Amino acid sequence: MNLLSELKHRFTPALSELANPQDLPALLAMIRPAQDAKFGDYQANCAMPLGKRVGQPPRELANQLIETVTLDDLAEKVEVAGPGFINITISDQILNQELTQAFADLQRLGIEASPLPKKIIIDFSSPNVAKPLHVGHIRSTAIGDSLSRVLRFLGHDVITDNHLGDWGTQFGMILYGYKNFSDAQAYAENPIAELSSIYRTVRHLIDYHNSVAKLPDAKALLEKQEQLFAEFSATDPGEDKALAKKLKKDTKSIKSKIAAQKEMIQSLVQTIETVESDPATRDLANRHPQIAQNVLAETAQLHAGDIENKELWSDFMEHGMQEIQRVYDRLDIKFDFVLGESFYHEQLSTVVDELISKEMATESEGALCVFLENHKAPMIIRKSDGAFLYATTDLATIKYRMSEWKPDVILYVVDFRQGEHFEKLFDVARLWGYTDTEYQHVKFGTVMGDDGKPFKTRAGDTVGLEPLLDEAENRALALVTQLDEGKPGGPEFDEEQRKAIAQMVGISALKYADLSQNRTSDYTFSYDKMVELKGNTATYLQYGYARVNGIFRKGEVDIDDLRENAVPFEFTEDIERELALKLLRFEEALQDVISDYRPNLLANYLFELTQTFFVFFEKCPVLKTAGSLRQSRLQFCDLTARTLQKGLSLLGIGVLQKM
RNA sequence: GCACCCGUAGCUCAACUGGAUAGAGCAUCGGUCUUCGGAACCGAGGGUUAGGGGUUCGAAUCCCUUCGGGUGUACCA
Repeated sequence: MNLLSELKHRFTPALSELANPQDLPALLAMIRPAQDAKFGDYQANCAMPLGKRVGQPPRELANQLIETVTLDDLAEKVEVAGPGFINITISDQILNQELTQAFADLQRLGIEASPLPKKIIIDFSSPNVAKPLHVGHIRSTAIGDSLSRVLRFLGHDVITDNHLGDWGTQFGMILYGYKNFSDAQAYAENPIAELSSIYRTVRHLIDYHNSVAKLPDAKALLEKQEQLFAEFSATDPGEDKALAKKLKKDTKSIKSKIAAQKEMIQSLVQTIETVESDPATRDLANRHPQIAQNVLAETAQLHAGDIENKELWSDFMEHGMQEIQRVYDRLDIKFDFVLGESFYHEQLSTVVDELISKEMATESEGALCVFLENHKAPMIIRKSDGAFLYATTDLATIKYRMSEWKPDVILYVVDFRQGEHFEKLFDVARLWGYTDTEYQHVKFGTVMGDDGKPFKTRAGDTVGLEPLLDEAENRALALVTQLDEGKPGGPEFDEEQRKAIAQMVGISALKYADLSQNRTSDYTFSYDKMVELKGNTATYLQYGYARVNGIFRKGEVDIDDLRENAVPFEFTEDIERELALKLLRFEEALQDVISDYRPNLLANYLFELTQTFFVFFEKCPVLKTAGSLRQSRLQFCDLTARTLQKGLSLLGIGVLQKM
């Protein structure tokens, strides 16, 4: 039994009589966990708005409600407080009953699977095969994976799909680079390193030529802006207040534009200098002036089915996928399907034809567009040169998923900057006739560095994901080693064990740092905080788990025995009751996670659970007590450990017996 | 220009989507300890929730406005 939903259930008849059916969900939502323990365990706040509607003092109405609603068997105290809050304290007997049930349920901890399972597709991670995974991928990957685990645990039919970038311009870049300046021997020896080096080189050359082309215009624009600024500064508004205000605003605006323009010019100059300062690269740049167009041509040839390019592509794909798979293995991430852009390639023209025949798509400025009510710019589904875009692929993907899986929900775990793209995509999908599916852009913010700007290496490149994992593990290893050597009884682990622990601790820390944050905000990345031993970190939670095991080890507790001989839980100290209530709230936390696709709510819950456990641990000796109290406390320990383990596993994080 | 997002303690973040006295963790200062493994626990200081106005029993949350920051904006993904 879920206490919260049971309470809502109890209130439903009484509330239905007082309010319109359409208001019922909102009123029921006002029954929630108490914000403060002194207000009891749960509170119902519906009397206040209802009193107003019915024309009755809220307190009076609240009293009337608690008369009508049957709570005697659940609550030991129901009070009306303040303007009309109904505060409910659950009876110890019910807590005990629920706890006992959770304790007895080894698989699900008393949590029932949803009676109305939905079919949910989660589209996440989606790296580009031609490029190494970078720091941004950790967010989509960790969040998407965690959501899939939670939804599955709650009984939903989840399909995870990794929509790889495996067909775009990036492959044209490698194709061109490979044909024109690859080192055959280097490729034979270490294809992945060579491919990534080729990609970087081509990227640099294209950026270089772009920058050279753009620089004069950029400078001219800056000059214009500075001229404008000078004009504004020289203008005297006199007595005209409106003019003065406008002038002030314009001056400010032009100032910020000048700053931005200067920054842009500086970055152009830097790009140019980077290439020109190295004679070899400079020479390469001079020999490939048309590189951008040529890359597009290679891409087009690949799409057109050119045999050589297709063979090279397959070869590159194999190596690129190996690289990506290695990272997924380290992160313990799996997908049900890996259907990338290339999978949909042959379906694109059909999609476009369909949209034309449905008269949704029209031609404008040579491009084929779908114009939408709420958007100025159309969604372009075919470029004027005839090529398709990722919007086209996304539409084909929706069509495929509909025919193949008929999902109730599709989640896209993607960077918030693509918000507008998804708004358009969902609009088009609905216009297209796919109206019975819920589409969600599960958006997340940017990973920032200490400087408040997107996280980059000192050289200004994006940070690769794999070096990040290495660093996390290395730092964890240093800490594990240091702490192990400082142990009172001497070191406990050999080198091998330390490494295994560091691996778990390091990767967990990285994932948790991300998952514990509200996904919609940008988050500031810090190695130091990530592997911090204390505070709200994966390590702290894992430590809590390890401490429970310490008790079992020290007491030579036979777990099977413990579970078979369950006794009623005893609440001799306040903290025991608090821990009981916290343990029973696991399901509420999971429901919160899926209601808005926010794993941080689970992370918060687990952190609070661990804190509560540590207080219990301080206040309530376990092994030093005897009889039923000892058994009860051991049960608390075991249930806490299992809840932690389950909860962490739903975040994609493992636990350790010793650390 | 237009659209969207954000601004909470020195720092990093919460706040169950309108509920009661805005909470954690770092950092700082002070305490617990011959420990069930101190990677722990307890306590203190620290806030006009960017500013102003409004809506109502009640606002960090909703509306308006000013300021500050970010992102996107017709053929990249």
